[in-house]
Amino acid sequence: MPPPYRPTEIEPAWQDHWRDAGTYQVENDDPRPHYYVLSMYPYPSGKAHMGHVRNYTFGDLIVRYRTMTGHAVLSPMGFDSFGLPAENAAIKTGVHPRTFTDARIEELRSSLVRIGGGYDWRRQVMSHDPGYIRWTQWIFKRFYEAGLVYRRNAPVNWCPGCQTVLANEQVVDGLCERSGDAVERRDLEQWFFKITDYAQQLLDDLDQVEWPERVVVQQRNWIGRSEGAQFEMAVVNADGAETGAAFEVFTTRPDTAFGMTFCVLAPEHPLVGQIVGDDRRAEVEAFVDRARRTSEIDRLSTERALDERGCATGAFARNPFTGEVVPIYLADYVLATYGTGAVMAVPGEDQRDWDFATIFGLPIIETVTRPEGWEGEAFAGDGIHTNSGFLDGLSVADAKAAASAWLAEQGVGGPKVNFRLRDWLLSRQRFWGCPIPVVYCEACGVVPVPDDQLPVLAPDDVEFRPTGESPLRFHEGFLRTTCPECGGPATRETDTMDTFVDSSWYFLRFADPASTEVPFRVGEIAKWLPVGQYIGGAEHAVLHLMYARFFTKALSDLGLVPPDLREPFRRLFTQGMIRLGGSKMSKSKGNLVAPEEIVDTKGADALRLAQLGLKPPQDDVDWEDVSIDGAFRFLSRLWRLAVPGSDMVGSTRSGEQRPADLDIRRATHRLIAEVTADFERWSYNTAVARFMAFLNELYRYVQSDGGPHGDVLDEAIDAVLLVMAPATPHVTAELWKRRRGADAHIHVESWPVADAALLAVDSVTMVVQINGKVRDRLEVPADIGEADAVAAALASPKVMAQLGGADPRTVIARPPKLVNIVS
RNA sequence: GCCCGGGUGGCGGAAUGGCAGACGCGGUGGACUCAAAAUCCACUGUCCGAAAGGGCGUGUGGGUUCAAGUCCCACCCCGGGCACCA
Repeated sequence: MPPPYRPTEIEPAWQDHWRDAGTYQVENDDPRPHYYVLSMYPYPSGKAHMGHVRNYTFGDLIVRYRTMTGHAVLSPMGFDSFGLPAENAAIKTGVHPRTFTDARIEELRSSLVRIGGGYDWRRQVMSHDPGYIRWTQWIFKRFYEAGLVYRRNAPVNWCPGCQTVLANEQVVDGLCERSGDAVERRDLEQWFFKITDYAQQLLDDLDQVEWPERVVVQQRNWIGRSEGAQFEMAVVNADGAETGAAFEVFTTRPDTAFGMTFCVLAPEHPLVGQIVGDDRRAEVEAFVDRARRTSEIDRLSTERALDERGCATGAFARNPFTGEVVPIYLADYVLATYGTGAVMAVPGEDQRDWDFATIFGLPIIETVTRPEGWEGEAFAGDGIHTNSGFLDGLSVADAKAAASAWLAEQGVGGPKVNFRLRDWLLSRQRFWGCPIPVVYCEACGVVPVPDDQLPVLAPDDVEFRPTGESPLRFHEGFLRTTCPECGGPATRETDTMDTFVDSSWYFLRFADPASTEVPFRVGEIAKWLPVGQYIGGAEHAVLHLMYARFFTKALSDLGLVPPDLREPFRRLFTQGMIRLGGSKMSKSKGNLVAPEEIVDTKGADALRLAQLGLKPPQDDVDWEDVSIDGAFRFLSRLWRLAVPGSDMVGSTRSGEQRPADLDIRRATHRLIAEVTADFERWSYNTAVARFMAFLNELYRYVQSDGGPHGDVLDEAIDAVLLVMAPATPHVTAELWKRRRGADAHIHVESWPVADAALLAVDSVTMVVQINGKVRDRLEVPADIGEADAVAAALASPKVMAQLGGADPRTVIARPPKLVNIVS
């Protein structure tokens, strides 16, 4: 009796082998063509969950497949090991975040090994490693020197739950995307990356990447480019006399400026206090105060009545187009952080302005001719301008250009492009992050820590208080230092960096992990980057991917990576999310089986196969749909047939091959061709279906009357093992070794190539339709001509019976696949 | 509101305009067994029919075509993204 399939015995042995033999270690000067496969490095949360399994199975499949196709594959892994959970655990339990994090990393690393991941562990990086922190800080300093980092006092998003500020990208619907707390507005001195310098490039270069359209669209939306005009408006008295004050407005509709009947400033606009009339001062101050206290979520709400949202200032401004005087209002929907924080209001052509004008009793002027039968309020469509001075008679597009040009001529403004993208707020008031390497000197001001004193590390002897405040703020030994420039007393920055800073360059370090003078050498980067295939969750569509793109462009401009490396990730695949199954969530949550338990019982290969076969990779997955039994059953079937001494096979024939043998040979080569095509197009679920269908066919073959031909069966089994190797690496390796000998290793074999001669078929099933309905199927030669095909179809007894002697009106022949008889 | 996806058996899902439902799960029957499990084999969209065979079927309604799940128009539903950005 041959041994049964026991994955728990064979899998650890192969994992040891891959580690000891360095199967997935790769050198930078490897002569094979280079290919960089990268799965997003995980936050170390402990043992792998299903999301990890799904993500890293796809990545590993590609690594193993590309290795077999003859590439030198860079397959690194690391850990995004800074972040709030470790700090929260520290506050709760008193365990230092490093101790906590190191333990979680070991759990996750072990999980990744146990699901069969093939990585070059020598290249591992961890965000919290002092060796990594040093370079994060080093890069920060290069950005600082290049003017890409600055510090300013700004209204920021403060999450009371996380006790830290958040980037705009981390605020969703006015709530913290992490904790769900309502985000408050605070004014704080904060560090920013000048990502807006790259707004246009970040937009343009999206054309260069092969990414899911969904992600590209999200990035475009986030960057939010809009073209328009910006111009100055003088603040005047009610009688039109200049006050000397002025403000700028941005508009995408300069063509409608003749219809401006008021303008609106953000409550935070710096001019507010200066221009407000004395009789309005109390009311305006109350309004501004209320707006500042209103939470982000309420301020974004469109539910609130407009009359609560706006307030007259009693001041006026002059419309440069008409020379007329219009009142200045405040409204909380005008955002201080977008454009100039001030807008012109044209109620005739903008619905929001129309609503506002109606509430506050302001005039409405139509400057674009309405279409016939127009019954709406504001009209935002195209039309011919009217009531618009020199713009009358022009279309919207022409009037926009003419208005912008006129502004430039007058010297009061001109065309302007605005972006929704804001600078990246990187300060975090947390302990467990990369310290910002600057000190504050009473004499010299802000002084970066010299390179030779990096890394700046947080001290270990800290006390985590439940107040949520960073312990760095109270650690005298850390706080008190001397100024590197004057030697005088100085204090350290206690804020740390957003953890997205760490993940914005880790993929570069992987290419040159041992570099000592610089974080990575340009020449080594050129050997691997850009990443050939990046794999990760769609939830990073905006945040991580935007930041990493920005870093790459900035580093490229600084000469730290090759000048032509403008995009870090050439191809991106975003797999679906794991859902905890809709309404049954609470019930099924208790029954969830952890991946490691499945590995312990059914093996990693069954787990991987179940994930791959379940549904298309980009689809979301319901946890309870992941069924391991079918996958395990299939692998057992494979084993029973392929293991030497199989009791399924019995005796085999040799010598002359029969038609049935040729059929199997054809099926074998079709399998190779089809799986290859499926792998190339990320259709793993159909590839798994092909494995199964092929094995079913082999089972029928070995049990057929004549029995299997030995050579034919060997070829078939070899082929299925090879094409399955990237998907189920352990069982295929074990069977290969048992069939080929102790030194045989399937993962260093070449990917099989289908024999074209065997893919060509000489007879096919031709479908015969009458009026589009299938009436018969005929075996015909593959090279059958049109006349023969029609003749064969008309000769079919079933067709003759259906036609009942009547002559067909038309016959459409598409030999050799189909004949359609129209009667 | 706008922009993307998507609606196919009991379920997950397959299908370059040319055999709808590959493959799996679940189910039914059979073989093996004292029996059960495991395994192997067969069947499994739906309706009519003893069968042969036939009718109907891819969210709804139209259209293009010899032929539509696939293309076009309108609509309904679900999922995701954006949404006071001037």
